[in-house]
Amino acid sequence: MGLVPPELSLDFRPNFVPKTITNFLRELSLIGNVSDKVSKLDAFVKGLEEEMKKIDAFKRELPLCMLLLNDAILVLKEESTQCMARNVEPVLEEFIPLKNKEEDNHSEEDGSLITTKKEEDCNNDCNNNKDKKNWMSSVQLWNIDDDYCSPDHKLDTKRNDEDPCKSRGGGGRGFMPFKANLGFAVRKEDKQEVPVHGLTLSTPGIKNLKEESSSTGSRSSCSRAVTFSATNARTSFRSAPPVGLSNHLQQHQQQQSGRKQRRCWSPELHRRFVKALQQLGGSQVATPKQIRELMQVDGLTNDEVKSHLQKYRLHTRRLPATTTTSTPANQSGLVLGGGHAWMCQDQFGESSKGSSSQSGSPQGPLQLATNTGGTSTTGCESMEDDEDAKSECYSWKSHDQKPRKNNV
DNA sequence: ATAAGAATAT
DNA sequence: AATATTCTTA
Repeated sequence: MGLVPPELSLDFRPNFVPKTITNFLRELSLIGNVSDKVSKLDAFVKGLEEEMKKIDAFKRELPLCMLLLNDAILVLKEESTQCMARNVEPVLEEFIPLKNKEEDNHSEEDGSLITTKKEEDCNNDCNNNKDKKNWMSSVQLWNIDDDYCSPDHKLDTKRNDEDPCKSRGGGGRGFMPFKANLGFAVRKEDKQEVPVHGLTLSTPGIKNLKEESSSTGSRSSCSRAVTFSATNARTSFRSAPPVGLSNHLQQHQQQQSGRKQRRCWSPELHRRFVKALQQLGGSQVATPKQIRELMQVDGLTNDEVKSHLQKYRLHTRRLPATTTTSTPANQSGLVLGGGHAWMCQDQFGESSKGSSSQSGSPQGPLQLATNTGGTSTTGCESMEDDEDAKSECYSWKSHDQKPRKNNV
């Protein structure tokens, strides 16, 4: 019979396969989409592999078939791989570079390690450490800031604090907001008194700082310290412009010594005190808290005022009895506890609300500085320096005695 | 819980 | 003598 189409002829079988593969490849080349190509290739390969399994049992009888199939599979697989490679490569190019940029030097290592590294992170450092450091530093920044700076800068006592704050301030910027919030939170209402921190105090010297081991602290001193610090803090906060490190230091000292540093009532302070008394209607009616608020002295505590008031009353009480005469004179006379505007007025004159007798002394408030030598309102700082020598605390004695002398 | 006043301690 | 601290009371 006639010719058998080559495709049907057993003899042509071998050719048939290659041809099909060729066609297949041709078709494949027309497909633009790489993933499609690959999937088709894979499908074809799968088919071949299936075929291979089928004839596996006959591999002895059909060695060439096996060979051809195997060959075809390999070739197509190869093709598939290349296809994928072509497709992937560009991506890799983009991806790798990025990676490099981030990771600088260690490209490969990191890549392979990544998975494991995360687990090990805790122990390992490099990157981790860096991060930690950064984080820590930032934390420190605001933390420290808070501790040292925020409480109060100027502080009645010294200005040493500035340096530390400065340096920190720059770095800690980022956290400032937080800090600010804190500050506000703490201050609450924050009356707008304008304290004269400078005035504050003359600090006599600190005696020896015993080591009262606050830790032991079961005793009274401990509770004391706590109380005080609380009060102190309150006070300092109330006054807007800061007091400062000094408070911190004071607290610290306190803790160590167990006893609060003595407040020296400088003449200026006392003057303020008296002034406040007058405004409040006299020593007998004025309360420590009121007085303190009127005085507007940064860092001054209720207890301190209370104590001073107690003394003041003691002294003024006596006088009235002996010095009956003087009393009536004052406008505030009676009020001032026995009318003893006593020395206060004489010495510091500007006693009350000002307008009255003051004419002569324009110095009024400014005197603060004058007393100690110098600086006006800011005084405290300068005072400090001078104070060692100058700091004379207010002398009740003199007042007490003078009146008597006069009387006698 | 706080403040004032009196007593007492340092 | 001058302040600080404690105790009591309101």
